[in-house]
Amino acid sequence: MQVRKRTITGEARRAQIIAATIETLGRLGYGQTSFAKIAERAGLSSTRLISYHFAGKDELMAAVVAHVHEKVGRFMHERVSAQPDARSRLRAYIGGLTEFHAAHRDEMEALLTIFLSHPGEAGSYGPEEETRTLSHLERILRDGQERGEFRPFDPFVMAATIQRSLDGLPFLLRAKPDLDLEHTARELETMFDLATRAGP
Amino acid sequence: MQVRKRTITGEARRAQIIAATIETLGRLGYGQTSFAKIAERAGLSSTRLISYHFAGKDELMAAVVAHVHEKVGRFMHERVSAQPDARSRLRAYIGGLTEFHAAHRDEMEALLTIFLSHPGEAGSYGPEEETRTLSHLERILRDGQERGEFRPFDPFVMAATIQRSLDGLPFLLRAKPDLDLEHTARELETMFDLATRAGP
Amino acid sequence: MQVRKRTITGEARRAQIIAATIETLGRLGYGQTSFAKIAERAGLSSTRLISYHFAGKDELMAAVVAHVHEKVGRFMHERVSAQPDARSRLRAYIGGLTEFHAAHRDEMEALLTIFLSHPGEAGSYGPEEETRTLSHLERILRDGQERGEFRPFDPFVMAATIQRSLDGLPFLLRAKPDLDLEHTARELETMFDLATRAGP
Amino acid sequence: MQVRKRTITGEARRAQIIAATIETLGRLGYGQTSFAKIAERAGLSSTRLISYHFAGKDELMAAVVAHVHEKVGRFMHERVSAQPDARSRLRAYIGGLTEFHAAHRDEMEALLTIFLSHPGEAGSYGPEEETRTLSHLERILRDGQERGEFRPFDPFVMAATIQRSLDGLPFLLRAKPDLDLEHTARELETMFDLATRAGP
DNA sequence: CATGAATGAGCGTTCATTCAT
DNA sequence: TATGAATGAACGCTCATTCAT
Repeated sequence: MQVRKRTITGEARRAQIIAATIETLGRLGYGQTSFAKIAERAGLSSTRLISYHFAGKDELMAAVVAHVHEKVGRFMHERVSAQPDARSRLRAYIGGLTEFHAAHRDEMEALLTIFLSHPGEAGSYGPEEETRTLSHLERILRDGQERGEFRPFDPFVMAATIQRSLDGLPFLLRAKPDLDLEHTARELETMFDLATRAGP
Repeated sequence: MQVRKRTITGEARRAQIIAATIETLGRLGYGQTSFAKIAERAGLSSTRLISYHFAGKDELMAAVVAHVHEKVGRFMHERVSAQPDARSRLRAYIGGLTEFHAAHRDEMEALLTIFLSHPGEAGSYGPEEETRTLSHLERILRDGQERGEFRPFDPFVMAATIQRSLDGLPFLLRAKPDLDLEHTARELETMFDLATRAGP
Repeated sequence: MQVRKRTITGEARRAQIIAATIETLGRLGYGQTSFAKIAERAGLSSTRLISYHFAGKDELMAAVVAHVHEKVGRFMHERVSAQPDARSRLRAYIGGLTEFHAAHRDEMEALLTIFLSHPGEAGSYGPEEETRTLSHLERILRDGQERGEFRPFDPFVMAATIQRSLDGLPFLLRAKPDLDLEHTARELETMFDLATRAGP
Repeated sequence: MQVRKRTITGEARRAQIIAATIETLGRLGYGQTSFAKIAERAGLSSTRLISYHFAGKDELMAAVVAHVHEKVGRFMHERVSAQPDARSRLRAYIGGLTEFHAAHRDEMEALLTIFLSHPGEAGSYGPEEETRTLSHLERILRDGQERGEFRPFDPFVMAATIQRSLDGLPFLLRAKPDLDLEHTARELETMFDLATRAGP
């Protein structure tokens, strides 16, 4: 039923369902995440309640993406914008996102699994989303090149590589659940500092 | 399917089905790849033929993974083993795998989508596979460190990052279908050479 | 809905809902006419308002039928009762109803689709309604036979045939949307005049 | 699963399902005819068997329409083509179709309810079907006019009226289940003979 | 008078798989 | 070696309706 008035209890329900969806996605993956599984996890009497609050599966997933994006966006902005130069911003970006991954495994797993399960779709969280996310990093890199802090390289390829190394953290955590993420963050910071910085 | 004698026509059928599965995975993604879709693409009259030749969906996917792995493994071995030192081997690994991606998009997309759609599963192509694949790269990196060619870093994190940057190429291709992969390969080679090499 | 006091605003709401229902029925047909679709067309925030004003779908449909019947009944009475003899009354009936169809396509489509979608139901607008409507025409025909204006024929079958030819006008309009209804009325008048009149 | 090979047992199942569908449509109407109801009536273990043999609800309904059309078409052709002149052909058309209605109430009810429940649909059994069916009658009428057997009238309107009077027989049977259809046929024959024949 | 929230039942459809030749 | 037939479970979704303000 088209656009729905925003109400307090309604938003609470939506938030509850989104939370249960994130948990389910993080634990079972997109393919196994059905309305039934979500309802079970959320303790809802039937899947009907999900259909009531979200127009469909797509809208639910879009809501999850929006929710996590907003959260991570706010966190990252705080971290990155405080830095004085591009090299520090890149370091803050890598360190910050790794930290966020450590603190919000389910959210980031959910984001990943949704992202990965929607390949060629036009207006969805596919390539477009990819491009949008990359551009943030790309901006830092281009800025650093202009300021002479970074060596010449293809900012798109570099940004994609850095982003991929961070998006892929859930995989590392699957492979080594006890991985020290702080240590990993330092490794990544050093690695990409070496890969980007202007020669001596 | 119990243990079955390997026969010529049987192997041909299996190969045909595997090929159709790879195509379907590459074009539709794991979630949309059903026996019905595969049978349709392969021109089979019913899905029964798939069930007949493979014990189930999991075995089929495992067969796809094995098929592609064998192909890529053979190709990469040729490229890498010919190199005289670790630095060249790393460069060859990056360049070779990028080249293989360019030449076998469907296969690599299929591998990726299978890999990504099997999160926590115990004995499947999840973490285990991850570990096994990484170890190849890790070996190159550790070897280089021992030989003094590479600086000290965590070989696991570095290997994961490099591998992720290569596995992620299909995503880049979705975002920018006209991407110049040769250029990308050079960028990645340089980037990780700088990130790994021992100081002057 | 129990017995409810008739209030001004309540009646206005009912009228609004009935109008939206008629529009929906006329455009989508009975099968596609749900509370949700009606609410959407009426601009209501939820279907609850419909349930509030009508005991259920059946009462809503009955209200629609009553509404249209009353409208067409008033119109037809004016036309028919003014005629001096049975032959003229029959002609007026045919011409008048055709004219009404032309002027109120949605209403008549709605009536048709409700009527047709309720087969064997006991107390509904099925056979009973059929009988009641027919009897009007039948009365004209029997009267004409008694007055010697019409030849002997089965008034029930004749009435049903005439009524059907008029009820079926929406179908003709679907098949030929540009059909000239005035011309059609003349054709039907002549046709049934020939079919009913007493021999020379 | 696309086009399916025609097999003996498969065709038998299809026929069984079509028969059960006709029964269900005739007794419950289109709106109440679900796969579940059909499966129950046919004694099938699950609705899955219907989905197995028909691509979807639309294909099932189309199969029903085709089945009945073929049956009635064959019957009518026998009756009509044997007649020497247009007047006799019209009489045979009316009498034959009435007789067929009497002998196959469920089939004709099914046809009616499907026809009525698919209003604006493009390639379906809507207006197009309407046009096609009418043209048979129209041909008889036009032929009769050319031969001087019929008076001048609009063949389209006349054909529609006659067809409607016959299609509507199920409604008459609902209203008066004991209606004498032979008598009705004679009435209709006479009625339309008078309405169509050339003046003396 | 109005409405947001909730609900159980049912819809047509697709899934991977098994049965019986 | 191959295949048509059959199957139960689950899918996302819509239905008219009731509950509680």
